[in-house]
Amino acid sequence: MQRNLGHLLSLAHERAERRLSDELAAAGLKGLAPSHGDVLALLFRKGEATMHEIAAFARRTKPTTTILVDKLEALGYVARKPSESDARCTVVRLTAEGEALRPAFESISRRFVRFLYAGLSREESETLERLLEKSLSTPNQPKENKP
Amino acid sequence: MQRNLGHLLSLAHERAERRLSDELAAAGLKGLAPSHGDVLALLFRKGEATMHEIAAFARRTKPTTTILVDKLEALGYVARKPSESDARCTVVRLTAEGEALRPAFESISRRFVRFLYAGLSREESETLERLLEKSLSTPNQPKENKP
DNA sequence: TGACTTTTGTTAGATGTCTAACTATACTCC
DNA sequence: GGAGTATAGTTAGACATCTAACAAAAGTCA
Repeated sequence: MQRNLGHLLSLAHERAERRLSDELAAAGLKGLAPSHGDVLALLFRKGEATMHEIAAFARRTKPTTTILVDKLEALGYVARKPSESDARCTVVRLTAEGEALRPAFESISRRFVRFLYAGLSREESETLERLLEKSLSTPNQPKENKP
Repeated sequence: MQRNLGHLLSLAHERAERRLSDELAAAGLKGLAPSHGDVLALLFRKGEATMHEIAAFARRTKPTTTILVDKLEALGYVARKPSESDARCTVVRLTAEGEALRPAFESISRRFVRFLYAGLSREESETLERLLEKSLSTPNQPKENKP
């Protein structure tokens, strides 16, 4: 609708997503989207997690998370099991095949970070992050209808 | 996969998209996505445009553009007609109902810009834009596979 | 203890998006 | 002028995502 900041954010976001998709495909993980990468990233860090935790970490809704995990399970990278302490919860963990992805993932992660910060000095990177955070932390003022 | 810049860009982009969707819904345009807004924005500016021009402006693929215009046409806001100078081209123009959306759109656009820049000083806004542009203009260095 | 509410996860259906493949028209160049 | 190529748009099929509605278990509290 308007160019400039909104436009730049769209472009930057799309550039990052495309890069990550390309990296995943190049690593032989064709068919996995960045959001699947988020799920795996949490499991690499924590070993296992509930659907709820995964949804919060990946910032997706519960139904979307169900479908993301369905796919990873169908591919053999993760497995579901009922929680022992709370029968409502499903615990998702990495399988051996999933664990085997770890080195490829760490490589992708490093290259992605290098890609994102390429062309920016250390100081510029920090400034960019600080301003984005400041913009994000601005309360969404009520959108009164004053046409 | 990694927090920080990639994460911040995702958050900022999602925040902007959600705001725009909310604004469209609040203006009675429930069911229209930001990408439909891009199509209309071009038509408000140029009066009419080919599918190809719309796709380039909205940064969507041709099939996606077909579907976006299908919906706007079904809603009565735009109309297709074959080009007189090139039989391959389809020209899309605003209908009277579409033209009637202009004031609401300009209002949404103004509020959206105010929303995006809220919390940032003039200088901070310019710095943020400059750094995003710099990051975007960095050539995508070849992604060699060095695990 | 038992009714109400909250939390967790799934199913159902819709939508915006993409790639691949197709049709039709226009351009190129021998 | 006709064969080959390029361009414009659509159709078909897949997928990530969302909201709404649901089922099941846990928590709350009188």
